[in-house]
Amino acid sequence: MHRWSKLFIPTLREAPADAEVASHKFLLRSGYIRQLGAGIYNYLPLGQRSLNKIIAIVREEMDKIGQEFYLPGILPKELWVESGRWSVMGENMFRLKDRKGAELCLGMTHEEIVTSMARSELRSYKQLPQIWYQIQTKFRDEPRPKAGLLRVRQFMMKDSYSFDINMAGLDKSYDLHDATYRHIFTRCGLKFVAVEADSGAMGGSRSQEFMVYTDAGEDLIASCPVCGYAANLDKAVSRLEPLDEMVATGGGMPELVATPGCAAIADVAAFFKISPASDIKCVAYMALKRGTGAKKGGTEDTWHGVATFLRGDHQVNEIKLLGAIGASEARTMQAEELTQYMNAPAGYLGPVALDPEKNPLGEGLTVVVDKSLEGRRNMVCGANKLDYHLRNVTPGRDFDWTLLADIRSVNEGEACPTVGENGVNCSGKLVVGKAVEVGHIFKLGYKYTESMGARVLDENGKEVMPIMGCYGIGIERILTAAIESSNDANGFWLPASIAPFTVVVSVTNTADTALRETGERLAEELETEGLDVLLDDRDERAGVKFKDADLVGIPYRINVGKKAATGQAELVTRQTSSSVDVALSEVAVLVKEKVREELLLGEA
RNA sequence: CGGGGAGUGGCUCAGCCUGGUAGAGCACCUGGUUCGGGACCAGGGGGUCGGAGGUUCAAAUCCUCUCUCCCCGACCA
Repeated sequence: MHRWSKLFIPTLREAPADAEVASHKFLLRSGYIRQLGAGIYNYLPLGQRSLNKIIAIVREEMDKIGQEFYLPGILPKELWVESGRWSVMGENMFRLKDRKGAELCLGMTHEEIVTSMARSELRSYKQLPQIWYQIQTKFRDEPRPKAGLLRVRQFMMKDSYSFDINMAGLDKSYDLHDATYRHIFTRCGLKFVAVEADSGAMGGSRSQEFMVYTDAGEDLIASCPVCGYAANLDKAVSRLEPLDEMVATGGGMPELVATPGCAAIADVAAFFKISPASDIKCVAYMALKRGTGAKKGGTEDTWHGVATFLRGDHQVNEIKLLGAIGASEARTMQAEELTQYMNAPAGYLGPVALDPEKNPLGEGLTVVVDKSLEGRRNMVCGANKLDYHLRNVTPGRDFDWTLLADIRSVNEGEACPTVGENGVNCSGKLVVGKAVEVGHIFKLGYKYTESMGARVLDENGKEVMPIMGCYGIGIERILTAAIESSNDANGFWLPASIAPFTVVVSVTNTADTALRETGERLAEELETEGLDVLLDDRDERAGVKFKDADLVGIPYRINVGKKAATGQAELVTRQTSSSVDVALSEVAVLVKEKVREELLLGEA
């Protein structure tokens, strides 16, 4: 039996000033964690117990579909050079040298490692499929760690990797993970949504994120309340309503108009008395193209000018932009660069008379036009001349581009993009909300098996590349998300499945021997029933024990106090702060019943 | 990396502008009184004021450099 008096649970009355988000404050105040450096934390006994419970659930579910490995956290450079990611990962990768000067890195993900294992061990289609997983510490030198355990530089991840003989096999492995993740998050008591996601640096064709809505989250999700469509804002699309075009003036061809001082979209719209939707906005970027890696004859990283054009009321989504042009980084142009590439000042940039590069990221200017401009007519845009705009501008007729692509973020209130099987548009309007990512599954494809040369023989004896998937779960993020979604002024409550203890027995006055013994007996009884029980046997006033109990995330509390004289105790449910008097003899059974109900809900 | 803020006992902060004996509350230790929602009284311990250099008779305070942490923007579990 665990006694509060013996455990190290350093609760704080006040949160350190550094903490801003709820989970960060409460993790510190409840004695779950302590900070060691930016994005580096000590996990204290209570935090560790909770994380261990999460890990146990993850392991139990993953064992149903895969096999557990434990791969090293310190990795040789060579494998990463082979895949090309030694350079791609950039500064996010912790790098070090050994005593011989050989270069190593700390593992931030393990595709290279499992692929190296696969290529040396897998020989035949008969060995496929394989699903390999591990639960292990990852290291990522985040540019900006933040919000307690939400974004850190060292964290635990369940990562798994699937190898299949063909796409149908990958589909199956992917679906297995999809289903397994849903079980895991449900058992952890999370209310989550699965959304379409961008594949990012991982590469690959399809991916889905598992998100928990919370204002502390860093991701934006667009979702439709009608049909259930949900996607990361970096991926989400919408159906735009048709617009009334402006009536052409004069001969209907582009006309130069003096617009002194009208640099902002709002100014231009007001000047022409038009909606911002009829203005063409320009955002000019410098985009970074990474070298393709030493193995492929390696080139230097290079910067390229990219001009993007979209509706005045739309925002560029840089993730979409990077994906469209095949760049890995982008920043907006400086004034000198605007002069160099467009010979115009900010506020008056326009697409007319530019000379678009044929291929993205060539020597000249890459011009990317958002799809929403396709088919539009008689718009207003900058004239690439200070204090002048053009009107009657029609995309395609008056200017050309390198690339026409979806590069904008959808706005809340736009129409849901879903089209039913009967061809009818969904009637829903998109809503945008913040969320934290707790899991991510990818169809990787052949990226690693190809670059690293993994081959097996198929049933015809022909050499083929296995196809891969990769799948991650952030262990600490499950805890963080749970706290974010279940807290109040006094603390937080966790689902019984992941709480450090299921129930705390608070003896209101330990100086009273009879009371203390009653508490001891009750705690033993609860333990006999298989519950994880913590006995608060500290020589503290009742108020202190109640405050602490409310703070630390334990879902049930039993007060052993005055009423013990009449054979009763109080059972307090933390989530609702509701309390019922229960006969001492029935407490254990009742708590067990409540926990079982809760767990069954988790299974459903 | 760019922009903003902060480093003073374990925690929250005051003191800095205007240089002159380092403070408060909470926490901790001892004794006593208390004992169902973070008790009270008395006594006590604990800080080279992030670090280095400089100005000065004298620096927490002024100047320079530096380190660390937090927040806002580009990455991801």
